[in-house]
Formats: sequence, structure tokens, C-alpha cells
Amino acid sequence: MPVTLSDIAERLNLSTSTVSRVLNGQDDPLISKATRELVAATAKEMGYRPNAAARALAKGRTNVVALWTVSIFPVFYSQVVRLCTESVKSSGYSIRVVDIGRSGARVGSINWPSDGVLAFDSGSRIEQLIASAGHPKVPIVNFGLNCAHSLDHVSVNLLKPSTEAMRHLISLGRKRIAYVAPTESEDFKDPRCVAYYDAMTQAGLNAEFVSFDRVPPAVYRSVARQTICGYVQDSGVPDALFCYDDETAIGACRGLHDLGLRIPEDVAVVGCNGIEETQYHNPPISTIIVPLEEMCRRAWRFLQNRMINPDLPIQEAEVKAVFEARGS
Amino acid sequence: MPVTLSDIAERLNLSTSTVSRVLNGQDDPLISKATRELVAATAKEMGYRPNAAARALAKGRTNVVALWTVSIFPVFYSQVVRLCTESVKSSGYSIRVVDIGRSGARVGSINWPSDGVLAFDSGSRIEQLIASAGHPKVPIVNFGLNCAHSLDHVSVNLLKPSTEAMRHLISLGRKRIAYVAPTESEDFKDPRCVAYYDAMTQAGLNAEFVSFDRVPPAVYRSVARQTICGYVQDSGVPDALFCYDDETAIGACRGLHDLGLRIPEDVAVVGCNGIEETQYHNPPISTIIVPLEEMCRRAWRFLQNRMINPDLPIQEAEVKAVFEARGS
DNA sequence: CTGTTAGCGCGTTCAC
DNA sequence: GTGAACGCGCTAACAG
Repeated sequence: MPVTLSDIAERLNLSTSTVSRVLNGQDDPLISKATRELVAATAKEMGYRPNAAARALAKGRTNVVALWTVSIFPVFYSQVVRLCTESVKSSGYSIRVVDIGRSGARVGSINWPSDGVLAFDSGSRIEQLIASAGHPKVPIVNFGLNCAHSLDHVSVNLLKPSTEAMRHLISLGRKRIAYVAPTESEDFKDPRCVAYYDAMTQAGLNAEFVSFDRVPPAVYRSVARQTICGYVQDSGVPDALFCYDDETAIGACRGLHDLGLRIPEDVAVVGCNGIEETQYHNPPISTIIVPLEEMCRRAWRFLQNRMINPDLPIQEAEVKAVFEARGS
Repeated sequence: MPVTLSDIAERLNLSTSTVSRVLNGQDDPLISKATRELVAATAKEMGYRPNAAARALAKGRTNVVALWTVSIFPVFYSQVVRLCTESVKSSGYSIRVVDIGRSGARVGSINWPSDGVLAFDSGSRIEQLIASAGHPKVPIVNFGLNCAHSLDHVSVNLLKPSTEAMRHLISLGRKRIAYVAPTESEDFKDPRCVAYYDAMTQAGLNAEFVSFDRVPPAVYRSVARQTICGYVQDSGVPDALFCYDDETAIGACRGLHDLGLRIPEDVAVVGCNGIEETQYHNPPISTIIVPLEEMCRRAWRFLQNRMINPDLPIQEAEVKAVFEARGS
């Protein structure tokens, strides 16, 4: 039984509207200082807390922005959540994280109203959600590695840094370079894969694909680890591994260590995403660094623009990921 | 302008209640099959989506459980978020993650209604929030390393495994064992610290404290890293480090590597929490493993009990953390 | 089987 | 300065 406006109005023999006024418009001079202070005090004393749902209903505005993401884990996603939370909070909004999953049923949380949505990654999933769900017409901006281009979006292109990464490995004299990735429907469109394949072809080398099922985050690394072990035992030791993401790279490193192989002497490893952990390995893992902070900041800026002016022409931006060669 | 119940009622010349009925009670046989199907079809066609806020207001039930946490980062916290999300979802609820921060102002999100709350860690913060916020009397269960004992709670005691960890280090013949932790008000009550100090004293060894400011998660590791570097340069090389958490341990390892020191030959390192990453380091990092999954599961169970029966006597449980000696 | 009514907690006219 | 009345979108009790 939370205490409501009318609870405190009743106690004070006032009307709810009066109480509402002092609790909302702190600048409203239409109320006597006396009642203003009285109301404020008893509200506090009674432990009044506004019901945000009711307020949203009445105002048509929630002061909430939703963050739709296909996952909140592993750390790459958590970072996005953290960064968006920070941006959004500092503008006086609160954030609602909605884990929409990679596929399957709609989540209940998506039915809670918000003033706008930041949709991370997985453009196709977003479009599908918007279409099938007939989403209320709140502003949406899509951002991440994989965006729907029909919306406002902030994308990041991995093609160039992936090509650099491959160039780097090849320049090191590595010949057997394998591409390690979870199996996905979009494999052949993925810029990492494209860059890999093109680079290998151009260098006159044979492409080697190591793939594993896309399993839940909780076991992703260990599957990557096992996959590498199995692959090496079956097919011998590659000179280098170009990995789909840092999680895969880290799993792979562990697998190589299991087999007594050294990094980078025996096998060079390159990851992707640039999670902090890669710097803390020994040796540090070479990776493609996605400027997450900039990405989130710009997405939030786009969303703010759109919330202010719904008729804006479509907003698009691309942030630059960079390959960083490190010890591995 | 989302489409509402009355939009579709109007279109069909029905009353909103009829529409509401078919859209809610899918088992309700009080409606003719004809209208049932008609309504369902046009609802879908018009892209109807229920407004959860309005529904909550009318029903007095949200189908949401809130997860209050002092942080959603680093990965230890993200894991908790993930595990709770999974538990809660599989029971048909959706979850609302509320980052209440370690201190300071109340967050707006806390004003959104929920049917119950899972409060992770930081019992004092929770109690403060409940008190000062005059929280609506929804069920709350507190869980984590640091619980309020006045509520339902699932705690984990680190004293025993910490003692084991210390015993382990001492049995390895390490003499200079330092305790590395962020500075906190509760330092001397923290079971890790207590176990450390007692073990050192009992073994006739000198306690050495290495501490650093509690900085935001984004720079926590690098501060730990620098702290260790500075400490070693000033005070020489300890034989072992007993670290407050895995983040600290990982930062410390990196710092030691920076100085050309080897783990565990020169310095042994022990962490705490048991995040996955510790297994993927080379060598794997010894740590105290907190059974997060069990903890979250039991907390959710407690909350379900409480939601069903508010008059239940207070529920308490303690899960067991275990020290695992690994390569470091 | 379906419509009418009331009310969830709150913000907001429009009177007084 | 303050109160009465209405509506946000929806569910639930009660009629019919």
C-alpha cells in the first residue's frame, strides 16, 4: 500500500491537485509558502513516492529511455549498457534495459512505455520487432555493428580494421591463418569474414574456417576453447587465428595453452571488439577496438535530436574501429 | 500515438471491455468465437500493444520484479543481472534492473512499480533506501556478499574460504603476504580482511596493506595495476598478494608483469569472486568462487514465497563460497 | 455473450 | 491560492 497523493491530501484537508502542484512544479508561485512547506514536509514524513506508471499515463511522457539489446552479456554488451546508462542519466532520464534476445518471443518489458529507444546491434531483429510488434511511434535509433539503415543509426564498420588485421598477420609471415567464428546465418556478409576471405585470396593463401555453434554466453568461451583444441588435434597447428570476437580469441588462447602451444611464437591470435580484458592477458591480445563510448554518446545525441524534432531527416553516422597490434 | 483498446473497439463497434476480455483471458469461453477471432485479428492488424503502465495501474500488479544493484559492472555484477534475469523470466515475470549506485541520490527508476524486488549486495544501502524512500510495501529480498539481516536474505560468507586461501599461501612458504583492496569504510569488518589479518597474526607474520581509492569500474583495474607497480617499487616485492576481488587480482597480475615479475614463481596471487576470466589467464588465477547461480536462484525462490505469502517468517540462507587453488 | 460503470494514481484544465 | 472535474489506457464488477 504505497502512500498516494490523496492519502496526503486527505490528511491535510487539501485537494489532490494542490498536493500535486507542490510536488511537481517546484517553481509554481501560485501556492502559499505555508501550504507548500506543509505539504512537502508531510509528503516526506509519510514516505510518499510518486507512482511513475500513473504519472506517465497522465503526462504522456515517461522520462524513460529504453535500451533494447540482444544480450546483456558478455562484457562487450555490459559495457554498452553501462555507457548508455551514464549518458542517459546525465541528461536527466532514466534508462530501462530490455533484453530482447536474439530471436523468439517478444518480451513483456517492451510493453512498458518510454520516450525513446536506443536499439543496440542486430538491425534485422529490430526491424522485425518494429514491424511485427507495431511499435508505438516513439523515436528509435539503432546502433552497433549491425544496423538497420531505414532508421536513425550509428554504425561501426569492421571491414577496414579487419583488413588491416589480416595484412598484419600476413606481413608477419603467417601462412596458415584460420578464421574462427560461431556459425551464423549472416556469416558471408559479415565484414570480418569478407575481409578475411579477400585477404587470404589476394595473398594466394588457403582459407580455413573453424566454426562452432552459437551457444549461450555462459558457455561460449569454453566452447571456443574446446573447438580450437579439437581443430588443432585434427588438422594441425595453424600459424594464426583471426577470431570473430574477443571472447572467441580468449577461449582460443586458453585452448592453445592447453595444448602447450605458445602465443605468439607458435600461433598468433587476433580478436575483435577491444574489451578491456584483452589488455590484461599475457601477452596482451591484438584486437580491433570499437569506440564504444563515442558510439553510445552519438546514438544518444541522435535520439535526443529525434525526440525534440520528430520530422528530422534520417540521421546516420559511422564511427571508426581500429586494429591494434599487441603481443599476441 | 500507439493504438489503444478503444481504437480497436471503436473500429469494431464493440465496447472496450469486450476487446479487453479477448486480449487478456485467452481461456475465457464467455465470448463468441466469432468476435474473439475478429478482435484478435484486427488487434494484430492494427499493431495493438497493451500499455503496461496502464495495465499495472488497473490491475495493481505489474508482473515485473525489480533488481536493485549498486552497479551493473564489472562482470561479477553483470553475471548477477544475467542470472536473475534468467530465473525471473522463466517464471513468467519480466525484470527491471535498477542501478541504485553506491551512494547519493535516488534514481527515478525506483519509482516504477513492481511486484517485488531483488536487492543485490550492499545491505546498508538497501536499508537506507527503504527507510528514506518510504518504499511501497512490496516484498524485498536482499542477497549477496553484504546483506541486511532485517530482511529476507541470501548471504554468502567469505570468512571460511578466505581463511583457507590464506592457509594455502602460508603453506606454500610465502612470508610477505600483502592484502590488496580498495579503501572502504567497512574495511575492518570485511571478512576477507579479517581472515587475512587473523591468519597473518597467527602465523607470526607482518600484515601489509596495499590500498587504493575506490574508483569507477571503468578505471578500477588500471588503478589496481598502477597501485601494485608503485607499491612494489617503493616497498619491494611481496611473496604473495591476497586481493579483495578478481578485478584487483587481474590488475595486480598485469602490474607484476609490467615489472617483469613472474606468477607464481615470484609472487603468488589470489583473487575473490570466481569470475570466469580467472580461468582463462595464464596461469589461471586462484580465487574464491561464489556460487552465483545458486545464490540468485535461492533469492528468487525466497521472493516468490514472500509474494505468495507476505506473512511468512523471515527467510534466511547462506550459500557456500569455496577457495580454489589454481596456477597463480 | 456483451455493454455500462467505476476506479487505479496522477496531471491538468477551468472555475471559484 | 485552491478545489472540482475530467482523462490517460486499462481491468473488473455488475447488469442485462
